[in-house]
Amino acid sequence: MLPRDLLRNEPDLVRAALAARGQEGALVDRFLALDGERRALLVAHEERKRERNEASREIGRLKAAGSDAAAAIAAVAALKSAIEADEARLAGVEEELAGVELALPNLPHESVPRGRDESANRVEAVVGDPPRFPFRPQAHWDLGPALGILDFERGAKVAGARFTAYFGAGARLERALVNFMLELHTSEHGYTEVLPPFVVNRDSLVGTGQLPKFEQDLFHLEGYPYYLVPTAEVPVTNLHRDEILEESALPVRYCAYTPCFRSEAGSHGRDVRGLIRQHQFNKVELVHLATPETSYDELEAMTRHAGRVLELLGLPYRVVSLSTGDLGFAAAKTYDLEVWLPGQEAYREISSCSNCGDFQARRASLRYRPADGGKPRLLHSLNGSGLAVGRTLIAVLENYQQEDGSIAIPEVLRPYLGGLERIGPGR
RNA sequence: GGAGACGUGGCCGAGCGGCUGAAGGCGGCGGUUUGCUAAACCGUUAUACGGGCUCAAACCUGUAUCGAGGGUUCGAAUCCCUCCGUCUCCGCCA
Repeated sequence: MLPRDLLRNEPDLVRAALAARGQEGALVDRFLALDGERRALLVAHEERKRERNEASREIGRLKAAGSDAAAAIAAVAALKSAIEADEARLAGVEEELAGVELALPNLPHESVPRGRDESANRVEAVVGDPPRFPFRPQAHWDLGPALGILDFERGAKVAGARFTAYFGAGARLERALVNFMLELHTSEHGYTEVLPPFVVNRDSLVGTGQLPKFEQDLFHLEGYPYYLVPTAEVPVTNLHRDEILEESALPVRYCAYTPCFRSEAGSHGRDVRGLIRQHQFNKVELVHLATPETSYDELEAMTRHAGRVLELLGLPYRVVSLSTGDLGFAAAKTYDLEVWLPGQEAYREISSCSNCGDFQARRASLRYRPADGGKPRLLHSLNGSGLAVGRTLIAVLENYQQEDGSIAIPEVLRPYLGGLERIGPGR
């Protein structure tokens, strides 16, 4: 959500920010109308309630004194019905207002490159060189099945399209990557590991911004008020929903492994081969909660922490600052990490690190008490992949493939695989 | 799944349907006293949304909030209903 004061006082600024995202400003006008209506109703309504409260106190006094209060009670009847009518109107306006507020996306940070789509994204850094192969490198969807470690057909059989079964060294490699990432972030980067629920309720999804707008992207458990997590960002960021943290406890830095479940509605036909776009994938997520003064430093730190995973794995990548038109709903600024995939001869997203500013904090009521003891202030929340595990496995397979179709295991992963140095045919 | 108990402020804990935003205690903050520390004493101590004043804040004021949502009532922390959560016992279960 955006601050109401900002919408009231600087609507043009918000319209301009929406335009930079490629959106119309109609919601701003709707907000202004509803907000004005709400305040007018509220003033009248609260005045009537004040009168009623006063009258009720008087009735109490009369009764206590043993007098007859019947006349006084009769006099309040009109007030009572007016209050009930007000309440209904006010509830209607507030419901619609909440809908508008929850539908407005975050404002892009001033440092974000302006542009209508990903073509305006800015490459901030390129790390490592794409490997040169003395043979034609294969894609992971050929390498994996040939080695017997990825089975797309059987994944589809037991669940459906966009589900995959891992076998043998493939399953072990995925697990090794999860452990390697968690170990790096907890032991070297100072994160606190969290193992959250893999399902969440509606309040949590509203808190981080997936609801009410993006219901169609989620898997909902029929008959239960639960959704499968689309990312650990949801349960982890909501851990401190409706809380006030002490400033001395900041910044909070959590890392969490979870599977992620996404319906991928609207992406039919895109990335249909291989592991790139699955309904279920594993991810190690990073979440920071910080003061407004430090959140952009935190974003740089988080992005470095995610990049460090790729560096230690020896995978070439680049850092991209998303343009205003490519930014996610809740993000004020986002860096994508894109890993080089030889099978596609392209950089593909493997991490997305965002500072959401106070946008999620306002929805989820994430606050902190300043060290000087002043009023609670909204936190800034950040989240980033550190990293998407399935896509990391793709990158390892494709970048470390040998001419015979086997896979060399990156040095840093070998301790997690019992010293395994290479994945050859035969699982 | 069956039976029962309970959800009050940062914490503990009172609260006959009316003057209870809520006693008391602890903790926190400010102060007095005091070689220092401690103790004692005095005061203070929620949040949200509006209105007034203001450049803004402070401040003044209203409404709401005693798990959540409905209901009864002139009036609900107190009565009724539903839901959520916690605890105990039985059953089942990894």
